[in-house]
This record gives sequence, structure tokens and C-alpha cells, in this order.
Amino acid sequence: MKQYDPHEIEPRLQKAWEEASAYKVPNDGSRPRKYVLEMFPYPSGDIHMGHVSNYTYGDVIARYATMRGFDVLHPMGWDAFGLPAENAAIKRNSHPAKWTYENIATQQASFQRMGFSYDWDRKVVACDPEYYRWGQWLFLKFWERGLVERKNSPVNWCPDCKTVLANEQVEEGTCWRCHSEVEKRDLTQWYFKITDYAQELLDDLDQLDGWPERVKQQQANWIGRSEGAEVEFEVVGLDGAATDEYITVFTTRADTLFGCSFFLLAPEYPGLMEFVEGAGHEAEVQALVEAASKVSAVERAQGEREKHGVFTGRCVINPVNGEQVPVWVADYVVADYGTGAVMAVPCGDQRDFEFARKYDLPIPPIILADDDPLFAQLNGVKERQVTSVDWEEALEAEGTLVQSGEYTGMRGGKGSEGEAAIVAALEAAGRGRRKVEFRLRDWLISRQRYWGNPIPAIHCEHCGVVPVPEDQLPVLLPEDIDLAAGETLATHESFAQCTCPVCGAPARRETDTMDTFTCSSWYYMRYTDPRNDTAPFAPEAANAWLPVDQYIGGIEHAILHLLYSRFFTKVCRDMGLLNFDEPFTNLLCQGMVLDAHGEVMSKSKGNVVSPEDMIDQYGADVVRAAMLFLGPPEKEKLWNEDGLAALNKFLNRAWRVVHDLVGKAGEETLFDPNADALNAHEKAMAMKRERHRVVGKVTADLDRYNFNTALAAIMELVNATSDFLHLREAEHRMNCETGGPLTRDVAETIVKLLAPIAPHWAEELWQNVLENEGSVHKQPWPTYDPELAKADEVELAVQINGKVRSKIMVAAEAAEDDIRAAALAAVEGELAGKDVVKSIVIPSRLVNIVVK
RNA sequence: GCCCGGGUGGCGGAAUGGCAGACGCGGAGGUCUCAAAAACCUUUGGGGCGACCCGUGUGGGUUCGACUCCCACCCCGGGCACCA
Repeated sequence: MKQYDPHEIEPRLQKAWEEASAYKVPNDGSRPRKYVLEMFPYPSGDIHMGHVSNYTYGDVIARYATMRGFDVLHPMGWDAFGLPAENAAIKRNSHPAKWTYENIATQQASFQRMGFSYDWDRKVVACDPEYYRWGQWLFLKFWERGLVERKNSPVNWCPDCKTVLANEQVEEGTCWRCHSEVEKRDLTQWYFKITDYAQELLDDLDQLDGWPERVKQQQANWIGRSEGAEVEFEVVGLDGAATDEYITVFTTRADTLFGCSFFLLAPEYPGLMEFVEGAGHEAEVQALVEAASKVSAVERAQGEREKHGVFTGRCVINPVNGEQVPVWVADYVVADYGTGAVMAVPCGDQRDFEFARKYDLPIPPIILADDDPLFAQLNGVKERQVTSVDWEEALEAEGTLVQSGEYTGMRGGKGSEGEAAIVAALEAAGRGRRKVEFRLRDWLISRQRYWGNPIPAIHCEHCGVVPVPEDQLPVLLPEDIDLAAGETLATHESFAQCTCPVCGAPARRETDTMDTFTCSSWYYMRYTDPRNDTAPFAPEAANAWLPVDQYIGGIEHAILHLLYSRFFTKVCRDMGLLNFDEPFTNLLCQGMVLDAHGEVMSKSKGNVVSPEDMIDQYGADVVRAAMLFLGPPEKEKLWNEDGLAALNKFLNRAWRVVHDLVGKAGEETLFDPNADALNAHEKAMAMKRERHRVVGKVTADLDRYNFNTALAAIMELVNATSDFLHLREAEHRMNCETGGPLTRDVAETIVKLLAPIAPHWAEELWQNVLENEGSVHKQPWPTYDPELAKADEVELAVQINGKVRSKIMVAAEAAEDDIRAAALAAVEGELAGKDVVKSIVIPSRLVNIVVK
């Protein structure tokens, strides 16, 4: 018997598979299609354990689907634009493209060493002009549809990366990439109007039954829908007269309007200084605005802080009762949510309550819990009798409205009767209307960096900002740039200078590039038609393969990439390019691979393990199997070197068992010539049952991506086979008595069950030991017969009052009464002197006898 | 504060409401060997000489029967957060 030698087998088979284009996707539509996709990697250097787990899961799913009869699209590419390449280039005085393509070559070689079944003809590299040109094309189409906007607003600026960031890319006030503290800057930037799709992005989460709940929850949180109303407050002039000017607020609690005792503006409220001019408090307001602007993003992200505010000297009129209320500037008002102005109701909002306490503002009670001592006094009272209360905290829950004019006595709270009535009255009076607000902001996509997809726009002093005509795409990134010397696209004159496509006058090219997340928002579409040079993809190709049946990637993209991709899909659908709403039908979010102590692997900690080293030592199949055996894919996994040795032992053992089964083990045979052959027939039948039981179990487990328990079941089959082989006599008997060549069936079954997991191991045995034609990976998945998996006799536990007291063997098909009788007989001694109240029979499991 | 997950042997982890701990690691003992490694066999939740007893974060509940369902609480991980 040839020893299992992955170092000889794996390279040889990888070469053969490559030469045969073994994983080129058949696309004749003769079999049902399945699209299995793993998130494409950033070419950051060598592959790490996160790649190994992610891509091993994907490869097992893809290979299994192929054996289950699907034509499987399983492509791979690289998310190749981005800052690390640029930083590396500056450091080495080189070019980002060099670093990027070198890393891609390294990673691709590693993926091939891992035996991943990608259709390499469909490789997509995001920094190739043939790819990014279509990203530019999509940008122009988005622009045509009114989904591109240039606007000036306060943005997040990372001083280290020297670029702006999208909201989604700021984590607790720091840059998601380098974790430097971000600064707020007022800049004119490019946006995708993802907010136009906010409602649909939220609603369609309900379609995604195949997504983890936590991801959907995170997206819903991020989109942050609030139902409420806009209310207009008329501004009182400096002379105390009405002005017919209004400030609008957004509120979800219009029911509490009668309790509004002051009014707030954000420090960044547009036109604030003009508004307060002449009211006598300009200096204090100015000081507060400056103090607020000094609060760092990190502090801001800490959550609740002490509130600060100053009176502006101005007043507005509450539209429900005509009362004048003072306008304050307060640093807890968020400028870019709602209108940046807020009506303050201290009795019904904890923040306003704290503010009122601090600055000694009145807290008129207008909503009360029914057990509030004040309720007896104010129940039904419409006019304000009590002007302020001395509570511990605001009542944010539901309650009954008091001192609220004609609304007194109604229920108050979010979406309450009182809220509806007051909004209706405001609408009738033209002072308010229903409004839905979202927390989601538009997606800031421009970046002040070189290594990205150039935004195809031109600035003309006569025509304004105009799109680059489609026939001039792609706007190529210039290659001759000296980043180390500080050159940028903006200073690269041969790039920046151009002519206006509208009027022909000299003009300036846009020198910002697009967020790399724009590249990853549609790459899965490109894979369906990767070499198309007249369109990003043909709709027929995309609609044939998409949506992705199974998407696999890290949880860190729960919001960023997954939200952006959903947005792109919906826009492409509205453009008529796609005929579905959601890009990823099923989503598997793998947990992180940590070291044996549960620590994140990092270079600085020195606990990084190298997949390449492990392949060198054990071969790819062992690495794959060890990764799968670690635990459920979506959980965090603690990597332990012992697992490699264990799975190496298992593949060796299974290797020998397969040889033994087909009589090729030679001297090393596991057959025991001295073993007792008396029960050979029974053991052969048991072997056959085990084979069918395990195929059923492995099939069910792989369907649910329970790779660890699937492997455990295969181990059980191998163990059972190994035990069985100790009977030489049994081999002969089972072939005669079970109506077929069982040994060969068991051997082929073991090989096929392991094929998705250990593809080289299985292929070698399939072709060179079992001597079959073709690849094991093109074979149909083994079938199983649930009837054959059933035993003739089963063991049942006999319980008395839920405690196991005995075991009995009964025929599998025994009648309930017979089982009950056998059980009672088995524990007869213990039942003496006791009343049997009843007995419960659970077929093939247990009998529970209830006694008193 | 709000919203999601999750607490099971020495360890990773199994268990459609039905014998808790599959499978593997580790441990103990053995076979083979001059010896070791490898391989193979036996054993391995805790306690007790034993019949047995105790065990799935804690406390209740439902049930003939609860790791599993319900209620309350504790701890760990993640997301959101002055969002009006």
C-alpha cells in the first residue's frame, strides 16, 4: 500500500485540474444553477487563517453543490484598490500596482495550493482598467438617475489617511482603517444618494430569510427609521412681533407639544449667528459654538456627556397653544439629524429634563402615569395649573395627557391616539405634517487618494461640473506618478488638465477617486460576464446566475459592504439591468479565527500562524479538514495546532481503511485472520446500516453547513468500518449475503463523503486506488435509503418517573403494547408495591413508567 | 439605555421536548518494540468500595419527561446610541 503522501498528491492533482480546466463553469443550462461566492479578498500580503476558513467553507459548499447536481459558479477575484497599496508604495518608493499585483499572485498561488475550485477564467481584479471602467460607467448612470450629488457639509476627515470617510467607516470616532481620530471638516464632496433607497433597504430585509438575524438587525439599526412629524414654530421678531418666519423641528412625540417649555438649536445650525444677531447674547452663543466644535469625535462617540447650552435671546411660538418659548443653543442637539432644531419637552424626554434641571427651566407636566400622585389633581384639567414639577426623571413611557387643551385625557406616547390627533390638527392648520426620518446618511464616496477608481467628472468654468462622456471611458489612472515625492492626482498636471466635453474650453479633471467600497458593490455581477467589453455585464448572464445563492464572509461587513451592495443591486434593477431585488439570498457570516487562548491573531502579538507553513507540514487537505472540524462556521474558533495532527491521523486512517476495503492494503491489512467469524452476517448487516445512516447524517449536516458534525459522522463510519474489517470472514460473507459488493460501496461512499472536504485525498483514492474513470468531484453524491439505515432491533431505555432503571431490546417495528409489556417486565422488581399511574412509550427511544 | 448572540467535562464541541457529553484533543492502562515514535486495543463528567447519588450560569415554572419551552436574575461577546 502506498502511504498517504499529500506532498506528492496535492501538487500533481492541482496541476492536472488546472490543465483540464476542471472547475470551469458549465453554463449550458442543462443542470440547475447555483452561485456560491466568498467575499473577495484585499491583496494585503500572504493569506491568513481568516482566508483559510472563509474560502474552505465556500469550497466545500461549492464542491458539495456540484456533486448534488448543480452547475456551480464559484469565482474569485481581488478588491485591489485602496490605501494599504498606496502606503506600501510610498514606503518602498514603488508603485501601488506593483505591490498589488505581486500580492495577488502570492495569494492566488496559495489559494491554488489549498485546492480551491475556482473558475480562474472569471478572475476579476478591481484595479484593472477593464473592470474599473465599468465602475465609472455605473457612476455616470447613477448620475443620470439623480443619485449622484456634490454638496458641501461637515465631513469626517482622517488626518493620517489624508482623506474623507463615509459615516459607515467611522468607528467610535476613529478611522476604520488606521484608528486615528477623525476630524470634522466642511468640504464639498461627492455622494451617492443611498437615502433615496432607505425605506426599501429596510423593508426588503424581511425578504432575507437566509440571512443571520443579527446582520439584519444591525442594518435595521443603522438605517434607523423613525415615524413622526414636522412641526413649524413661528419666529418672534426682535421687536416682539410675529415674523411669518418659521423654524421646523422633527418629533416623534407631537403628543407632548403642550409640554414644550423651550426650544433648541444645534451649535452647527445653519445661519445660527445671523439668527442671534442683535438679540444681545451673541458672545455667549459664539463661545458655545466654539466649545462644541472642539469636542473630539472620539469624545462625541463616548455617548452621553454633560449637556451645555446658552439662551439666544430669541423666542418662537408653540403652534398648539400660542405660547412663546425661549430658544437655546444646546450641544446635545445633533445637527445632521432631522432639521437640527428640536422642541424641548422636559417632562417627557430625559435629555430635555436634565437640561431643564441644569439651567432651571420649567418642567410643565402634560403626561402622567395613572399612578402618579399628581394624576388625581390634574386628571381632566385642560389649562395649565401646575407650571413645573420636581421629578427625579422624565416620563418617557405612555401615559395620559393633562393640561393639554382639547387633547387632555387622551393617551400619549409614540404613535398614540394623542399624537395622531395633534398631528392631524397641525396638518389642518398648515403647521405640521407626517414625516419619516432615517438615521442613514448619504454615502460619501469621494476620496482624496491616488489608488482608486477616478471619478469621471470634469470641472469647467463655463459649464460647471459635467460628466466625462461614456465614449471617453475609462478615465485611466496615470502610471507615471511619484507618490513618494508627494505627488497626487490633483498635482499631476497631465492628468488634471483636460478640455470640457461640452464647450471645448480648457478644464480641470476631477482628481478625487471613488471609495473602494464602490468596487466591491457590484463585482459579483461582473463575475457572471467577466470579459464583457461593451457593458459591465450582460443582463441575461447576470439574471441567469444571480442572485448569489450562498454568500460567505466576515461579520465585519454586516453594514458596510452588504448595505452598499444591496443599494447597487436595487439601482441596477431600476436601470433595467437586473430583474431581482436582493443580491445575496443566503448569507453565512463566519466567526473569527483566534489563537488557542482566544486572542485575535496579530503581528504585534506574535501569535499569527501561517497557513503556508501548515500546508508545508501536513498538506492542504489536513488543513481544510482541521479548520472545518474546529466548530460551527458562524462561531469564533480557537485555532489549535493539535487539530492538525488529529485530522492528519484521521485522513491516514481513512486512507488505510479504503485500501483495506478494496483488498489493496497488502501486508498492512487491518483484517484480523484470527477474529471470530461467528457473527459475520450480523456485522455485515450492521455495516450496511451504518453506511446508510452516515450518508443520511452527512447529507443533512452539509445542507445546514454543520461541517464539524458532518466530519464527526464520517469519522464514525470510518471507525465502524475499521472495526468491521477485523473480520476477514466478514468480507466474503457480506459480499455474498448483502446482495451486492458492499465493501466497494463502503469504500466509494467514504471517498465521496470526504471529497468536498479533502479533495486531493479523495481524488487520488477515486482514480488510483478505486481505479475509476474521471474525477470524483464530478460524481453524484451518494444516495441513501432511510429504510436500510434502520436496525431490526433497537435498545430502549426504561425509565421510572424519568430516571433510567433498565434497558430492553425490542424489535424495531414492535407494537406499543408489546414494548410496554417488555418494559414493565424489565423493572418488575422495582414496581413492587407501587401504583403504575401511566406509561409513555416513545418508539425507538424510551419507555417512561409513572408510578406513585 | 435599546437591540442581537452566547454560558454544557481538563479543552474544542454534540444533542426535531425523550438515555446529557456524539466526534475529536488531552489523560490513564495495555499490545507491538532492545527502546522510542507510529499504529492498534481498553478506559476516561464528578462523587462513592458499592447498590446508587450529583451534574448543562442562578432561582422559579410548564411537562410523564427540560441543555432544549416560559418568567425573573447573573455573567460574557457583538451592534447601535444625546437620533428628539
